[in-house]
Amino acid sequence: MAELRIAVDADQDGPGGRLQPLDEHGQPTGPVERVRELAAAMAAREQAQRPRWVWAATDEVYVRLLPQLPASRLGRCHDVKLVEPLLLAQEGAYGEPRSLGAAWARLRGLPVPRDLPLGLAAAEADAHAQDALFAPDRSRLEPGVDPLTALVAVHTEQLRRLAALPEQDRHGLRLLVAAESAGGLVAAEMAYDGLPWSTTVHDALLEELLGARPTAAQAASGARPPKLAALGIELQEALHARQLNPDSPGQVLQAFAKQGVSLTSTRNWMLRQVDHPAAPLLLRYKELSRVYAAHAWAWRDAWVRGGRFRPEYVVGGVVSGRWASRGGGALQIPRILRGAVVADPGWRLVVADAGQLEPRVLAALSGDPGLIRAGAAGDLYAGLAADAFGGDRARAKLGLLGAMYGQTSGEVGPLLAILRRRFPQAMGLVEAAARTGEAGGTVRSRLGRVCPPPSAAWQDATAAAYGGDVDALAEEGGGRAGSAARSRGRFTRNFVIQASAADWALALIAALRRRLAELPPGPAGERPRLVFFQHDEIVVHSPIALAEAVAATVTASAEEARRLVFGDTPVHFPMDTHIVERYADAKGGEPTDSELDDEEGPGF
DNA sequence: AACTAACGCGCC
DNA sequence: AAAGGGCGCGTTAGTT
Repeated sequence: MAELRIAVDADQDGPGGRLQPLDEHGQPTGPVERVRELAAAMAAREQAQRPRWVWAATDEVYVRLLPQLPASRLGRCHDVKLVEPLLLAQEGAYGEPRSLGAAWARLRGLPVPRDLPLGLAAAEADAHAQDALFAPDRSRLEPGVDPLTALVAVHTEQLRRLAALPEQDRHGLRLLVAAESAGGLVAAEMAYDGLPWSTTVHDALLEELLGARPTAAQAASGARPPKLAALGIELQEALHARQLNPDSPGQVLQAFAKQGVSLTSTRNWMLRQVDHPAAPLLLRYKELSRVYAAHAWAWRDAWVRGGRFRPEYVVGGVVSGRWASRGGGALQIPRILRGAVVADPGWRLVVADAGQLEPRVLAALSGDPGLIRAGAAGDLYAGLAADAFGGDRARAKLGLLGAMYGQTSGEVGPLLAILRRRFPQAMGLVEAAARTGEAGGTVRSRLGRVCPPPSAAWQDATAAAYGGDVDALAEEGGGRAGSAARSRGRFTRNFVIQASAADWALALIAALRRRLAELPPGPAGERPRLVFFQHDEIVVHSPIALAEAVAATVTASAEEARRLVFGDTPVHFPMDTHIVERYADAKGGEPTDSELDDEEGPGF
């Protein structure tokens, strides 16, 4: 069955807009239709036709529609602004502007408008747009260009470019395009729905950790919360330094030196090795000091409203395909505060993370039989240890992480030699990626996301060195050039894994979003909502009655993602799933195997 | 005073 | 000699 697509142009002012039906090649199949209530018109067509909605940018169009849509929302979309950089990278272009206006300008041979900064909040972006030479709106179209005309033309061209890709890349890219667009929907919805955040529990945690909140006047004069101040005094006593400012690394180093402890920095990993009573005090001080500065009362005043934490998620914000976020440090909520993420009364949190995702991705990518066997029983690192490290799980994990990140120093070196001997296909894959990067090349994720090429500065630094012998340069080249070559090797080495893991995670949330929408709503029409996504972990806020079904849906979605991204791999990506009232109660345990679930192609 | 770069540390 | 990937955000040190 040919897929119905509908292009959407929302009026800049007011609730109306225009719709145009398209065929699977993006060609119009009917006239442009003007509607007075865009959201209502789209909701009706969603019910009747289940089209793929085509628009300039989800973070522009869908964000405005969301408050007016029914709870069932919309199913699928094609986001021109998210797709454009994926295609540009296929064509060897990187860092080009990605807006509809930019794509239109390239198509027509016109001057290409710069992008607005990625992930800019709507109000801020509109302020920027006012100043810009080119465009009065966020699509960056020149005045006088019909947005719907440009959208239809650019969309058709994107489909043509997809179809023109080499056959071996086409399938993966089509999947990536669909998944990236679905990610846009999820990101907009997560920002709109918000993460349930209990001010009461947050307060209790802060009280316990820091004591009472300083008054505005106290805070202005630099006063710290009572428990932090008390810890500072303890630290002064432990170091016999009355005037010590614990926030000053220089003073702390001096004080330790006077106690006969010679440190080169106050980094946490260094302090953990120090045998002095002041070291644990300082570590605790720094931990609490960070909570106070980054995630305490001031943070909450800025980011929590109506019992919801509402950050902004930036799809495609990381070159590997991971999401970035803006505002409130959404992807860095300290574990110590996760108790404040509390389900509403009558609701639960379904918390699931993909245990040991990256080594499993390496196993699937490389097809290495030893690594596949190591992960088959559950704990991959334990399997690896039993197989090759005399049962020493810690060393097995250290070695494999070192292989994936490009670490060579310390005790990792000998571990790599063991891994090379026992898992030659897996090690061969990451080392080939490193060599490609060192030589200035690019690498691809499983679905075909391409890493950025090296910068001009990198090429200048490395081109002349060692007479162009990149292998020798990376192996033994000193100075900036050798260091730059090795650094890029570590980046491309990690990219193939991190970006392929991001492919899988994106397919996971796309499948999960669709499957959650297919669940029957609760008795009062309540719907489970995906409220958090952090690289390899998701949280669904669900009515209690649906929580078990949601947990099963997560498992099925992980299995769907496995099949879509890795085909017939024997590797599984088990989700560790918990139904809890508080995020903090979802303790990580041993991974369990997902159930098999057969079905047809991607529905997102 | 306002800005920038480097650093450290939170998360994965 | 140096020798661990990706981010966001707050602080500090240095600059203008």
